[in-house]
Amino acid sequence: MRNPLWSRPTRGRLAARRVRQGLRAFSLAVPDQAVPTGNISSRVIVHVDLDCFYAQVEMISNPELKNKPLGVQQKSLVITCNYEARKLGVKKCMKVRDAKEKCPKLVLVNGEDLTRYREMSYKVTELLGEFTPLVERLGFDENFVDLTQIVEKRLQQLQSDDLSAVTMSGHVYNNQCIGYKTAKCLEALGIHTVHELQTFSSKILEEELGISLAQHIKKLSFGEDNSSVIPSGQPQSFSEEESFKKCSSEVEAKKKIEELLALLLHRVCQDGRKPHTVRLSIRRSSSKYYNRESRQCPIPSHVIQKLGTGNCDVMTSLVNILMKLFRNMVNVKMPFHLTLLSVCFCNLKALNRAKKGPMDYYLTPSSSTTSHSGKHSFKMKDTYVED
DNA sequence: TGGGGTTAT
DNA sequence: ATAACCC
Repeated sequence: MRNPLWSRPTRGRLAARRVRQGLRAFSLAVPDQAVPTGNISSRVIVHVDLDCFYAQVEMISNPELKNKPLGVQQKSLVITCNYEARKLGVKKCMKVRDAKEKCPKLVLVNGEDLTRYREMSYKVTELLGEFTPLVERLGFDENFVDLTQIVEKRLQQLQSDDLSAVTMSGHVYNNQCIGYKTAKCLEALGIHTVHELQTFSSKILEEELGISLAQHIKKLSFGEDNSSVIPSGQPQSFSEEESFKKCSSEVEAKKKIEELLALLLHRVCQDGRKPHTVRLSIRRSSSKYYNRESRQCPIPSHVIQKLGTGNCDVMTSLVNILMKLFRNMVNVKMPFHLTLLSVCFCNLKALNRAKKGPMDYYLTPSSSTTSHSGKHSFKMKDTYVED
């Protein structure tokens, strides 16, 4: 009972997602690898995954939509929808036609402008940030929150009282109980520890669980390591993109690029930092599946300096740069057919102070993220649970 | 499929 | 600097 770990029931896909992201998650107790250092041997990671986020945002801004089947539309797709619509058979990423057919009463709102979604998304992250700085974003609608220190603190407070009075909510993992669904399947195979899973025959595992799940949990068993929730902080890039049926002339492309750029400049103004790199991405109609090409280059320093000033020359300079990138990718002397254009600002840097002085120490962005580890910076290799 | 975003190479 | 992969 010493080191309980709390979590809501784990859904395998979440751990899987983190593994795919290279974040190296663990969902099983690992008695074999427990590190007997410190007084905590497990971590508490909560995965906050907002359902039909865009639809929720729309219903908040227009409550009349709440009781109607609602879909958020981008081009010819219903990218997400509320529960009402889901009940009536509408699915994510459904063609508008099919959705209308399934659900004639479906109300559609255009969700191609992500501004409000982005703002709400960061509000959610900020809210979670009030509990701990260890909040990691994944897309607009997911956050991973490391509550280990908070839980530990709480347990210490309770220890002096009566620990038996503590109500455990959700699943409790420790060395004695692996309450995990997959773990139960594994138990039947005689696999009780991660080590046993690691050394278990892949072939037999695949036969028993199916190749997909088998390979998946085999990977989990190696855990790779125990990297922590990495605070996302400010975004590292801004981009605006638009897809379309056809763009086949340079003039047309230029016009679209100008539109995207204008939106981007506005956003960069608000952020305060300055991008040092621009990137242009395209998708050609010939590309069968997900396929983009991009060209990027540094932004000239004189352009960077004028970036927040509302100077029109900035726009002109950047368009010229982007068109060079464009011609670098597309042979404009030959016929071409594009279905997407995207402009991205990245390599964001804080503003340079004109003069160096004693205050610069405080004004320079520092990588102070390690301070959160504090006294708990020892490795916590044991268990990783999430939801 | 949209309109984004980060990480790996 | 570009591709690959995430939602």
